[in-house]
Amino acid sequence: MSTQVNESEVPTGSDGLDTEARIFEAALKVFARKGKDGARLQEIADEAGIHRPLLHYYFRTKQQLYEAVAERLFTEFLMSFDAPAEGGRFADTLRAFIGHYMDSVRKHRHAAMWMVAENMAGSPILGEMLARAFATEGSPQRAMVEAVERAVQSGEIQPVNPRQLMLTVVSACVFPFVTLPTVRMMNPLAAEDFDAYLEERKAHLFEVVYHGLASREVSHA
Amino acid sequence: MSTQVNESEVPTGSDGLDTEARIFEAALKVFARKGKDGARLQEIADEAGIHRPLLHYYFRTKQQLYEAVAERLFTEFLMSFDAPAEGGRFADTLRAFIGHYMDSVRKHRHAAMWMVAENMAGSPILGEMLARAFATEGSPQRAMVEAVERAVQSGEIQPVNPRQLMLTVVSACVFPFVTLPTVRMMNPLAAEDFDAYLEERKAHLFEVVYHGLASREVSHA
DNA sequence: TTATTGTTTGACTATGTTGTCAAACACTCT
DNA sequence: AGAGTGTTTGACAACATAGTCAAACAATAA
Repeated sequence: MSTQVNESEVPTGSDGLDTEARIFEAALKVFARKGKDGARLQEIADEAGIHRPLLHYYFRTKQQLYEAVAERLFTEFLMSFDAPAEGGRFADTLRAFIGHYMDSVRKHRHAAMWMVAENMAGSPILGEMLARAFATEGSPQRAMVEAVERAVQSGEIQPVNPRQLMLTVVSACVFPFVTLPTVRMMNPLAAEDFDAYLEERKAHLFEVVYHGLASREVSHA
Repeated sequence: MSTQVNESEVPTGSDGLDTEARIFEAALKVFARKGKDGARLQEIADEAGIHRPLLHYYFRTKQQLYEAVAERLFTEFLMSFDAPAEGGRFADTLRAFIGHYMDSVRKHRHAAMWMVAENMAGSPILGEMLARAFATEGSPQRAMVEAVERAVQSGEIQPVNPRQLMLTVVSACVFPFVTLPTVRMMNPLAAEDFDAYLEERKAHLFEVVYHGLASREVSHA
């Protein structure tokens, strides 16, 4: 599909990607933002900086483009749960998970947005993908759920429903990216220095979830 | 617009609402699910169980219907923060807020979905509405933020960034509704008995946020 | 009953969106 | 240069969606 090669390797567009990749990246963004039905091929073409018929040249139909995009977004969604499984204290595992997961959602925020859009639209394709992933690899949150269960066993943490805990942490990590404009409006730091804001958020989330709000003595191990 | 009255009061449709209200309710759902661009007037008409031209008869254009719907959804979004401000311990205030807010999001889940869709689509109307609401009434989370500050002052809870805390709680309450199909798939209880699941979730969220995971002695006041 | 008012319906038009195509273009190889 | 290959472009066709309209309908009041 692309044998053409010039001196500088790839027929690089304005942002260092070949046409097909630029279309794909643009489609990622637009489908995530607007959902399948809300996305317009013209909008994707504009985002990619190409003429609309090129979309058809590379991906034939909107449906096929969408399927290709959805496949990758779902993979990114699954991969974001692959936290580095620490063996030591659960405190470290949790801190690492929050840090890693939030970075992952930031990097692949379109995957998060797409998941949300699919859920809201109630499309069946998501259910199938989830079922398939479940069948082959089990719950993507398996590793963390098991870590929670071990930590309860060892007595490091209070008994807690691992699924509820995971949902709480995932929600707290993902939701701010999904509602970024509102967050930026509500919190000045998020608008001025987003990196700093994210680090603050990671620290906050760990503190609240692990230690809770209630006043404690010097129980910091 | 509707002076017509028969013996049984309202020309009630299949679900006890007059035509205009049924269109409005249907539009609420479809716009929330699919976003403004993703929504089709035919889909709204089907959801309302009426013929499409009636949409135009009552609301003239898609734009006008959308604006009417958006206004109400935004109001519902704002109102959901009006928690009963307890005067006593912050523990009670927090528990009440979580309970009240989660019920509110459940009842007005389309408002939550619409907020998310608007944020993701990056539409400017939301920014204007937020700015307007800010200017007239201040941040909708003001009451809770102040309660957090008082609790920190009184020493009941650890120092914490109130805005981060609010975002964490709101995320943990809203996100499950926005990703309901996935939640139902991941947690059997959510699929079987949603009421029970919600109560479990309220209790979990309060426990984790207030007391945290780390093992504690018998510090339950 | 008939006139009046508001509502509903089906047919229609205008516009937007997707998908197709052949011609133009760029690049490589001989 | 000219043939061959893959890419890009503009014009077009087919279909979907929004919006209009006049006629049919239902209810009420005179």
